[in-house]
Amino acid sequence: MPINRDRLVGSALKLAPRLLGAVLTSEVGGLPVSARITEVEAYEGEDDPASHAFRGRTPRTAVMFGPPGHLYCYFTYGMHWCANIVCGTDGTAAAVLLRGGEIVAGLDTARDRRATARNDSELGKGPARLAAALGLGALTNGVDLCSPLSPVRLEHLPSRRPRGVAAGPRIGITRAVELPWRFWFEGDPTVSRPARSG
DNA sequence: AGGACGATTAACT
DNA sequence: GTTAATCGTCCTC
Repeated sequence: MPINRDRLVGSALKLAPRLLGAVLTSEVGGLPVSARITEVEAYEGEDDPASHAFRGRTPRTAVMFGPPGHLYCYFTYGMHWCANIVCGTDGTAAAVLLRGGEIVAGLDTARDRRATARNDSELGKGPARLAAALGLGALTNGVDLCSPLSPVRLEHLPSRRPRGVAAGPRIGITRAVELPWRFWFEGDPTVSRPARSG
């Protein structure tokens, strides 16, 4: 059973660390794959200069402005897809980028989709890698994560903020670069990068 | 209509 | 550590 939608409503900054340890299950293409989320980033919307929603609603960002509990998938660098969980109330843009995950079911399918991975820790290590392992992309943009009928569902959201969580600046952005809005399980091999040294 | 740039990754030296 | 790959989106003429 997917989790209740009410548990995904609020600011991305508050939700992001609580998503660590949650399990996302995909059945795209009839092939089930599940990932335990190990790394995330918060994007707050129109007040966050680093957010896709900063310049307002566009066709691309429409899902971010829609109801919470849905998947926002976007295409970047001409070749990669990444996935977010929308958490703002309808009309408010806020979302949590999924940056890392441990594949806990459907390993054979994930290995097929991520043929360049040298070990299982790399299957979902990084936002585009995780999306690829789960089969997320154009066809899953906007899907409801809280419906039992959905091809992608969020399960097992921990009821309390987990232990062993580190925080630091978000990766790959050029604005609001210092805000410590990335959260990850310290020492987990499926996290894309360790904390910035220095 | 044109162009710069990206919430990245893999393959190099 | 550096750089090519590759194209949709959005800003600026």
